[in-house]
Amino acid sequence: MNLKKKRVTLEDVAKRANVSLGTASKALSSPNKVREKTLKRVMDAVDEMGYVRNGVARSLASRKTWRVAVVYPTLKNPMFSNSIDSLQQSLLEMGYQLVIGSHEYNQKREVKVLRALVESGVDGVILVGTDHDDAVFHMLETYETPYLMMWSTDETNYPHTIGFSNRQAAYGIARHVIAKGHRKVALCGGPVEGNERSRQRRAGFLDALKEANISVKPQWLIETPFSLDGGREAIMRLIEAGELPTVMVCGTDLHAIGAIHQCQLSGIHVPDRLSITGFDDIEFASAMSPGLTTVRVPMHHIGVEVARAIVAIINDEGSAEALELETRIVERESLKHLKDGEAAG
Amino acid sequence: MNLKKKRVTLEDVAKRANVSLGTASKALSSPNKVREKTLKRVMDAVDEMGYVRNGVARSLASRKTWRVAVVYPTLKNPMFSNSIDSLQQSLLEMGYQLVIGSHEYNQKREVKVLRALVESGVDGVILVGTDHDDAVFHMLETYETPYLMMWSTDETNYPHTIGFSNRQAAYGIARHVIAKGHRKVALCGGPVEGNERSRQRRAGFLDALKEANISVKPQWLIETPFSLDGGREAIMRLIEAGELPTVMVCGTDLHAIGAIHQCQLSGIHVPDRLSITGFDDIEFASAMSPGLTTVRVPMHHIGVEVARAIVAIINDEGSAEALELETRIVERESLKHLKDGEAAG
DNA sequence: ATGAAAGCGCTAACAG
DNA sequence: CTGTTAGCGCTTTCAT
Repeated sequence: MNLKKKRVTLEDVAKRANVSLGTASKALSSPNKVREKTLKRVMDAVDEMGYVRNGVARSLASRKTWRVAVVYPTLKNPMFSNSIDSLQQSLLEMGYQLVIGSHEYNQKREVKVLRALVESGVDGVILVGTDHDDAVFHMLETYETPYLMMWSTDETNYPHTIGFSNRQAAYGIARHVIAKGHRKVALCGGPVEGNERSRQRRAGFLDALKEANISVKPQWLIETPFSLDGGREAIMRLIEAGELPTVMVCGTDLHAIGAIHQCQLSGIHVPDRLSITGFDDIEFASAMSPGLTTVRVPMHHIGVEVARAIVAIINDEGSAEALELETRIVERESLKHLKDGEAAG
Repeated sequence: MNLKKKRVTLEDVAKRANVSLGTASKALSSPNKVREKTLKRVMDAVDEMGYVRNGVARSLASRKTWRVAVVYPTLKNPMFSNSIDSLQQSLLEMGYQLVIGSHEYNQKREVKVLRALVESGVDGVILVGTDHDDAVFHMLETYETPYLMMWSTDETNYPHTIGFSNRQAAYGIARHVIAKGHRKVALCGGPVEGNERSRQRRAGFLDALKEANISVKPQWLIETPFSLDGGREAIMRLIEAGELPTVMVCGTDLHAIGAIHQCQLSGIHVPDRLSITGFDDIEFASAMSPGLTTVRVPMHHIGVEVARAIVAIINDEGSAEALELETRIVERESLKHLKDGEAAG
C-alpha cells in the first residue's frame, strides 16, 4: 500500500495462472493457439491483477512498434488536419497508432522531425508530397524504414505514391475559368521552393493559359504564404498594381478565402468585379458567401488508401504502383460567367 | 550487400570506437561525462556506421518513452487541430513526441482509444475536458500514468487542470448580447451529455438570461451536433418554430458559421433580421462576412501551458493547482446593436 | 499445447 | 572517467 508497488508483469500473471511465461504470452497474442481452459485461467489472472501489456517490451522483443509516423508540412491548413482524422481512423482499425510531425514548410526541419520520429521507433513513415531533402530519403533507405508519399503523384518515379496530379487538376480549373470567358487572369499560389504541389499547380495553370493564348502580367503572378493572410496580401498587391484582372485563380482555399475577405474589406465585389477560385475544397469553402468555386481533392480517399498501403508495405505485400485519384471542380458563386462584353473590358 | 544486413547497434559502435557498451551509451546521452577524446571516437564511429538509436530499447531500459498522449473529442473542429500544433511544438522543444487519439464525442470510445495509447507506452496523458468515463480515471490511476485535463476548469477538483471557465465565458457573451438590447434570445449548443463544456456554456448563457429576467422559449433552446450542419439545422428549426428571435447565441463557432450560412440560404439577413454569436474564435470567424462576434479562447496559451505542465508532472514537480486562463469577447458584425424600438418588436 | 531458455538493444548501478 | 554486470518485460524458437 505504501511502497511503490511495481507494475504487474506478464510473469506475475503467468505465475498466478499457473502457466509458463511463454504460454501466457501466447494466450494474449494468439488465443486460439491455447487450450480453452488455459486461456481462461490466464484471462482471469489478467483481470484480477489489472494487468496491462507493456507495449515497449513487446516492441523490443518482436521488433514491431505498431506505430506509423506521418509528417505534414503544417497542421494549420484544415486540409491536413482533416487528413489526420482519416488516416488515424483507418490505421487504428488495422491496429496501428499514428504519430504526427510537422515542419512548417521547412525542408531542413522536416529532416529533424523525421529523424526524431524514426529514432523513437515506427514501422512505417508517411510523407506529404514528393519533394524532400536528400537526407530524408537517405535516412529512410539506410534505416530500411518502409515509406510512402501522399497527396501528389507529380515529380517522382517512386512506386509508393498515392494522390493526384496537381498539374492536371490545376490545368482543369484554369480551363474552366477560361471557358467562363475570363482573359485577364491573375494567379496566386504558395511558395514553390521545395514544394512540388505548388510548382505543379502553377505549371498547370500556366499550361491552360498558354493553350488559350493568354499571357499573364508579371504583377499578376503572385506568390504568398499558405494562409488567409497570404490571400489578403495578394489582393493588396493587385490593388497596388493598378488594373484589376477579372479573376484570380488561387493555389489553395486558404489563399482564396483570405482573398475574398480582403476584397470585402477593400470594397471589391466578388464575383462581379473580381472572380476568385480556390483549390482543396475545405469545408468552409462551401459555408461562406459567396461560396467558393474550387477543386475538390479526395482527401478522405487518400487517407484510407494510404493507411491501407503503408500497412501493406510494412507487411511486404505492397503493390509497386502509384495510385492516382481523381479531383473535380466544384462550382459555386465566387466564379462569374463573363458575358462577351465584360470579357473584353 | 545481399544478405539482410542487421542494423548497427550501440554495441557495434562501441567495438569500433574501442570503448565499452556502457561508455558508448554515456557518450550519447551525457556527452559531458566522457573524456573529449573518447567522445570523438564514439561520434566518429556513429557517423561512419550510420548508427541510429533504437528508441524502443532505450525506453525499455530507462522506463521512459519520451512520448505524451493527447485524446481529443474530435479533430474536425479547427479548434482542436490547431491545438495539436501548439502542443506539439512545445512538447518537441522539451524532447517529447506527441501521440494523438480522438473519439468523436463518444465516452466509451475514449476509453478504448486511451487504453491503446497507454498500453503502447506513454509517459503522460492529456485529456480534453473534465467529464470522462470512470474507466478513464481508473485506468490512469491504476497504471499510475501522470495526466492532466485541459480546456475546461469546470466541474472538477483535480489539481492538474488548465483551461478556462466555460460557464463564465458563456455568461459573459450572453450579458454582452443582452447589453446590445436583445430580449428575444435563442440558444444553440452541442450535446451536453458527457460534455461539461457544453453543459457549462449553456448554464452560463442561462445565468445571464435569468439575471436579466429573460425567459427562453423551449423551441429556442436548441441542441445540435458540433458541426456546420448542426448550426444549419438550428436555423431550420427556428424557421419551423415560426417566430424568429433577434439573436441566436451559439456554443461553438462551427454552429455559428453553419447558422449564418443557412441564414444566407434562407434569406434571413444577419445581423439585421437575426444576430448570431459564436464561441472559440477560430480563424475563419474573422474571414467571413459578416464577421463573427464570438469568444476568444486562449487556445495557443493553453497548449503551451499544458505542455509545460504535463512535463512537470512527469518529472514530479507539477504544481498542484489548476490554472485558469482568460477569455475575451471579440466584436464583429454578426451581432447587431438593437435600437430601443427594435428591441421591443 | 506447453515449458525452458535465449535474446531484443539499451540504460543504470556499481566497481575500479 | 571507463568497464562490467544486470536487468527492463516481452516474444520466440526449440524441445517436450
